[in-house]
Amino acid sequence: MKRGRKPSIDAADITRAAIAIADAEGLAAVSMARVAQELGNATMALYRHVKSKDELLALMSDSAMEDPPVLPAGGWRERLWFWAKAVLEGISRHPWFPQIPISGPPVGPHSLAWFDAGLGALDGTPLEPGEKVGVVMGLMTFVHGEARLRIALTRGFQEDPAAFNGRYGKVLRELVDGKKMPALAAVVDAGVFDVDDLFDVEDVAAEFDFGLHLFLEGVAAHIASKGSA
Amino acid sequence: MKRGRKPSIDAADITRAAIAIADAEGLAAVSMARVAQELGNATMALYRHVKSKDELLALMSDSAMEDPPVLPAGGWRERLWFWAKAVLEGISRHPWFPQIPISGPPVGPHSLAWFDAGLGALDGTPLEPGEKVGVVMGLMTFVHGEARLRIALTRGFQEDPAAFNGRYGKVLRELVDGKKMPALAAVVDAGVFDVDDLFDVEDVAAEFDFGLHLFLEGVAAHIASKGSA
DNA sequence: AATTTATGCGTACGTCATACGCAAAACGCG
DNA sequence: CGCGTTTTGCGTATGACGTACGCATAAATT
Repeated sequence: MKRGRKPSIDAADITRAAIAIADAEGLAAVSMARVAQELGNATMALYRHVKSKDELLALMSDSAMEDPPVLPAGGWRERLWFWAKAVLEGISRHPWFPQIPISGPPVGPHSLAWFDAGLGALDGTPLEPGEKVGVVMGLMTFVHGEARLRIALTRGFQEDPAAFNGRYGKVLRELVDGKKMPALAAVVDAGVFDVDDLFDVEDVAAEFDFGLHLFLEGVAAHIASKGSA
Repeated sequence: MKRGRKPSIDAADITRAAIAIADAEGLAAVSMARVAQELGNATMALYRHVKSKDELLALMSDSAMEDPPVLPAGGWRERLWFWAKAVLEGISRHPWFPQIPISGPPVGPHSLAWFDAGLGALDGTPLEPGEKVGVVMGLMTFVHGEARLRIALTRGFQEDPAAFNGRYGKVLRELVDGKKMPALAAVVDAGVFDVDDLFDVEDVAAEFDFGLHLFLEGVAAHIASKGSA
């Protein structure tokens, strides 16, 4: 048997508790003291299992994305589309996820599992291994970025709906000088930002789908160009 | 004339000083006290010109991306490529940029100018206004995300080169179970991560270019499908 | 029971953002 | 020139935070 006092908690417990707090009250509410309190331990007890708060954040970051789903049968395109949507959904369940600073290349078990799932969606395509990695990494950063934006806007809208409803178009009309920014003025005048509710769930989802569509269209074009080479 | 004591500094001065500190020592070094010291004022003096630190961060965020370049003549593709590279370069000059939390839709003058420049690259294409916005926003989030990743990895590499040089491939070989993650194991075995220096400048740039290429390929395909519709 | 070895945690320190209230300066008016 | 008004400058104080340090405590070995 092992000597010494038995640990009352381990790093996984701490990570779980921290994630629960972040889900409920935001990442800012996650302090070492708060996490310890939630676990019924003293603040400094956590440092026996976690080197620093940064390390805790890294652990949270990996466990946040639970497990990737099993991809449906079908072509690479349907599978990659499904994968990207799953990534977005996974992040949406933990809106604090994009706030955590990137500490390095993916090494956590969950991150790697998602990476594998994305690569698996490209099985059967004529892409080189390096190209598959490029496609999945590129798509991943796109989805992460989109999620980050979406979460920030959603939060802003929830905090002050009046400031967002339809106002963005008006604000832009005031700010945008047609001489200096003709292209922007054109789309503003076309009414692109004049929806009743700019951050309507459907609108944001459509925006994401369009970007995803473009990216996959690009992958398809690249695959086609390989086939004919 | 205006009554009362003359302001010794204004919000722009504060923003400039904060950016200088962030450029030199990172965003973490930007505290209200530090900024005030740099300006020769007391800490609390800053609050006369800036409501809170969050507001200061928002100001920094907008002024970080100086002014967009004039796009070269040519087709939309060359122009958009140039634009995306310029965005990446602009961010690279202020590596702390992606760490600033998004506070809302773009309203700052610089952000809007970049937005306009991106839209301007699509002048002459048959895209609807809403589609142009989708393309530029999508590309923007892709570039931002890629920059974020790149900066984080570069920093990690600079701090501890030994831990990164060629090691990532080895680490993955140990971590990746071929049964559970066949697709990832395949690319690892193919040696994709076995470069001498994973974060060689050229490698990272090539990765970015490939993702950018895919996205633009997608835009081209979308435009082509419109033309034939 | 004594020793070893790991964990639990109370205390203390330095840093941070910022609320509050008064001091200091620059103006208009007499 | 002096007085009152108005605006900026800032000293002090508060509470929250991450975490270094060292001792108390409990479990297993001897």
